[in-house]
Amino acid sequence: MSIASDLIRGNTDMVILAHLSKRDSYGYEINKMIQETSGQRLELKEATLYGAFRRLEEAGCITSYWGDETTGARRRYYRITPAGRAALAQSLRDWKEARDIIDALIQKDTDTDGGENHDR
Amino acid sequence: MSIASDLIRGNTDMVILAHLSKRDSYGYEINKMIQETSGQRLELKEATLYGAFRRLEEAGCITSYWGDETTGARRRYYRITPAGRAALAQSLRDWKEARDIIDALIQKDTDTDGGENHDR
DNA sequence: CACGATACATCGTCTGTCGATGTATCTATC
DNA sequence: GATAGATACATCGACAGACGATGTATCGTG
Repeated sequence: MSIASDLIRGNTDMVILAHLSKRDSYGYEINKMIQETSGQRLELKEATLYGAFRRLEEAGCITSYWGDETTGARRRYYRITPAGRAALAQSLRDWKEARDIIDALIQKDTDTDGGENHDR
Repeated sequence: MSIASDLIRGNTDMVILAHLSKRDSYGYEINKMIQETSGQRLELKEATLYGAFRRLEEAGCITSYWGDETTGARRRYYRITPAGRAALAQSLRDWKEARDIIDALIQKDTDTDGGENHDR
């Protein structure tokens, strides 16, 4: 967990929704996916993850149902709702705006580093 | 203040340090600079700002001194310390890493947004 | 049978942000 | 000379998100 949690804070919900926008999934799998995609540099703690699920479900962004596994531990699957997709779209816009503003704020004052750009 | 504060959370200190790495400054001016650079889209509240100053000073990242204004309201100036510059450099690395990880996490699931819905 | 991995869940604590509130000085307008 | 707005600093309590600790239960392997 080399990444400070506060840098992710506020983006947890977006990351989860982004994953669910592809397919239904469950907590443990989502967490593994995050770890893998981040090259083991980011790991959401379980308390964080399940707290986010509760929030998102209360907000009507996701619904949940129990999987029908006949073997292994039971799984609670989550499915994104239309409201969730709308929230995700808005979150993506907000994130990109915030990201660019922060980049602008640090770039304005930081030229000691060579100042390479990252624009995609 | 269209930008959610939680998206900036954890980056406040970095933004302040980045500004101070250029020259000594004081609270009000830093806040104005942030508003201007962000195109009025981001405004740190005063409670947030002065809380950050207290944190940074306690951590040895900045020192403060009263300006010698003979006119107008008094100003408390802040100066970045060597430790502050080191913290800034680390914060910049952390931010860029976190930024790219988040981008990777949302891109993986949103790039081919054709709208199909996998039902497991 | 012990142990690690899988899988879900909650509680209390910590930390950062903000609304509300307060102080004081300078400038402009009436 | 009264009033208002901008400048400038500061604190308090409330709130929300992240996390460490802890707990449950099942499965595969040695």
